[in-house]
Amino acid sequence: MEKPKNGGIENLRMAVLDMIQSEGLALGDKLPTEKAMAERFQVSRPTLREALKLLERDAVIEAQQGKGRFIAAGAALSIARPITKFESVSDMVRSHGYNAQTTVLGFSTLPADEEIAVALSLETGSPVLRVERLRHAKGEPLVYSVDWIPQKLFGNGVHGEADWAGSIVDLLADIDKRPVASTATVKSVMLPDMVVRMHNLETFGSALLIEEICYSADGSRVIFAQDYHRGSAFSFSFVRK
Amino acid sequence: MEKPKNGGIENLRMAVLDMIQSEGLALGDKLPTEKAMAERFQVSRPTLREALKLLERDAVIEAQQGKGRFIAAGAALSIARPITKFESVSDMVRSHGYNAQTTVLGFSTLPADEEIAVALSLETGSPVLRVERLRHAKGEPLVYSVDWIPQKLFGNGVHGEADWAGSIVDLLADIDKRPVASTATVKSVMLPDMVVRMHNLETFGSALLIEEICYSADGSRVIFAQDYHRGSAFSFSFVRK
DNA sequence: AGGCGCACAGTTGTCAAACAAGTTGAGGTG
DNA sequence: CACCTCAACTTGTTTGACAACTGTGCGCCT
Repeated sequence: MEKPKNGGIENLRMAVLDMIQSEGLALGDKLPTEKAMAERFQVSRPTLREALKLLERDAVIEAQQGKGRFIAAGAALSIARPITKFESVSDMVRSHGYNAQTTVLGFSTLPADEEIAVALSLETGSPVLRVERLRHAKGEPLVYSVDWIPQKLFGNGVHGEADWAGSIVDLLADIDKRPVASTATVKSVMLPDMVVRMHNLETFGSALLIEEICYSADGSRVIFAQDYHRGSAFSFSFVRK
Repeated sequence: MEKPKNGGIENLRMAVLDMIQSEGLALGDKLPTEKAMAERFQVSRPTLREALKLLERDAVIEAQQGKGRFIAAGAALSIARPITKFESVSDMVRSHGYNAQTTVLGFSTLPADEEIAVALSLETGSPVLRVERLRHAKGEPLVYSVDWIPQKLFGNGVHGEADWAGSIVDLLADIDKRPVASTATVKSVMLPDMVVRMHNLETFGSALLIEEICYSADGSRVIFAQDYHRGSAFSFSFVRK
């Protein structure tokens, strides 16, 4: 008998997904009725419906009034990590099956130009940290990334020589500014010529560029990131509805 | 006094978005209480909460028990068309500001190979239609796409020489198989050499490849599509949370 | 016998009222 | 002035009910 344990619609949503998977329900199959599921998960129907509505939006299930709820197209894909789920680049690389290392190519403090200032909602010229890094595995480059972080986040604290080779997400978590969401754009580009020449990345090929502005729980913008994913190494999945 | 008019959580969700926009609420601002909004939109609290939960998932709003609901990071971006919203390539190109024409490069019926059969849930060797097209504007190529469609969808009907230069979505809508959702993967690639040579696409550059399996309302798979978007011409946005 | 219509049970969609849990601020008390 | 208490407010959840829609099976009429 499954139970969501702690409160929260999100756990309930997971519980339903688990049920779908463990019962081996396939596309078109009928789910138990709302009443049955509410009893099974020990919640009320309105609460259950909030969770089901989320699954509906992910195209995992589909409701037909008077008939029931049925497994829809997105069910198979919902197990994989969709691009719409926020996670650090480190986690993303790992989830693609790579055991990657990080090399810090550059680190500096400089005044924000127009683009960066707008993205981070700062005054043009405000000091920002710029971290340029490369993730690679077995000698092959995987992700070239540039991160900008407002310097004021570290205030008077000694950000000095933190381990920029580690996860920036963890660093920000330490000062209570862990990013939890982002607005992102994706496009296909070639790695900039200068970058290729300076860091010997001739083999990189076409890149999937994800530019994102990361927000912490309090709503402040904490990172502007440009991540160039090696085209031949990464693909991302999602549901469209 | 706004009203969702017809039933449906989706309209309610839109109504809340409209309210946010029309009242000019910005990041961090507090929304009216659930009670107030329920009265305003003439729905019950449980119903309203289903809509609010969807906005929460899109990172448009954020709930804090005991305090209220607040505008979150995704609000600004929720107005633009996210990549997660299903739409035809024609609509997508138009929404990027291009007035594009479509050229049919190839059209044939052939047996499904392994990959296509799996994607469309058919027997290997089943007859499928293959449509190869190029969208272009002002002489510049924008999207090179290949679509596979199970031939049995057109049954005994005369699919003969339909206007494949138009929207395939519309064609399928005519036979009650309009695609309404898809599962997609995105990656960055170079256009295949053969395609470049055969259709003079040397200027295409790196491409954003979206592969998607489209589903109709009844859950059947109706299209397997490979759309190569010219990297310099397209970018897509979305919210990660 | 066959076909038609209708009542009925089952399911999702919606609602109203209430309580539980967390937050905030005002007012009283030491 | 500092601290505590409590009431008011807000979101989270539950209960019970009714409305709208779908499919089925039974009885009735032809």
